Amino acid sequence: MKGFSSVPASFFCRDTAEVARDLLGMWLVNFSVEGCAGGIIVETEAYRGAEDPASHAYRGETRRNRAMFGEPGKAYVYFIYGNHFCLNVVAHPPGKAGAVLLRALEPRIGVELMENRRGGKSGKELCNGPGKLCCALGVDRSYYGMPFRPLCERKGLGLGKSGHKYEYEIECGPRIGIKLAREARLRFWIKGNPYVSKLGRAFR
DNA sequence: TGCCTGATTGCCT
DNA sequence: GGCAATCAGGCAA
Repeated sequence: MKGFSSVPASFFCRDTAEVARDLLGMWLVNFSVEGCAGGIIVETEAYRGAEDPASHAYRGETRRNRAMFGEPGKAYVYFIYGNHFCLNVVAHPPGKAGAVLLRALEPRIGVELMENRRGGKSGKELCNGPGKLCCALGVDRSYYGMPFRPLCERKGLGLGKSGHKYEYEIECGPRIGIKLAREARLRFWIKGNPYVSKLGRAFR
């Protein structure tokens, strides 16, 4: 992929909230055997470790959340509500734990493939929610621990910045569905972007 | 071992 | 706006 710059490993070795904010506007593409599908990240949430009671990592390391304690820049995928997967990017300073939940994407590549995976849904309904995003991209448990690679490798999960100028404003607010630590404004989204999840826009 | 809850979605009214 | 689907993790017994 021309015109895209890769992300250095150090990008993910910072405070989780900073990474969550900086991931907005970046491209996420899944290069699978079915084809490539992806778009621009428009909504994220940050989850820290021992200091964040809303985080999976709060109670210490388990088999499920092991990735959150591991090497930054890899995928943390979990299954929830019996039907859905959520895709996270592991990101935290050295010696800590944390991950950024990818909540919504503006579809740009492989739209037809994503529509098929989403059972005929299209447009905003494709990726405006963490479960929908995983479904559209074809991400499941087998992606657990997979590294995010430069887009130019065209393999697995690709992440990078577009050289194309993309103007946007960032807004933040409390995380969705979280009762604990609501005062922490750890959800970030691109202001006015129609692909942000509905719940996302409801709060301010 | 069993019960309860949840970082969700989609269908039904 | 309400609620069922459906299962892994956490916690009590």
